[in-house]
Amino acid sequence: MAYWLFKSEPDVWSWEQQVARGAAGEEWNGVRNYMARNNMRAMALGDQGFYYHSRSGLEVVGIVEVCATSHPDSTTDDPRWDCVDIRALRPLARPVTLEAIKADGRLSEMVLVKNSRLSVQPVTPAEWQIICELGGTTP
DNA sequence: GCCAACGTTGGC
DNA sequence: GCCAACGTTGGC
Repeated sequence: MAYWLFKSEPDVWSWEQQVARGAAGEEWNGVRNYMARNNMRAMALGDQGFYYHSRSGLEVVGIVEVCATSHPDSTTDDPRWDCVDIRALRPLARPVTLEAIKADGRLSEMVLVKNSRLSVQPVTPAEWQIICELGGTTP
């Protein structure tokens, strides 16, 4: 199983809204970036991801699971853009802030730190472990 | 709200 | 295929 990180501005689509969709999940649509799309195409059913609030929030707030693999993005007719569906699994006991991530030397290679503009990004098993620890949840 | 960094577009 | 111009993202 692989690990990922999904970024969303809480003003646009928040963790609370994601939780409200329940087990059915929600299409992670609207991505118009090739790298982010390629990451979604590489996802398998059951892959897990962190849910990160960008712009306002700046913290990892929960854990999601891929519940549908890559398919055409329903918000466009452009065949270039695919997306997956994700559903909320559980919140972190303590949100892990960007500040805390930057302060932890073990996380200095995270894509979140190195390329803050990429909205769907891979997370290594080691990074997953550390952030779960910081967030007070079992991986 | 600002602006730096980045990705995308389009003229050449 | 290059690169300037433009639009968007996201931390501050």
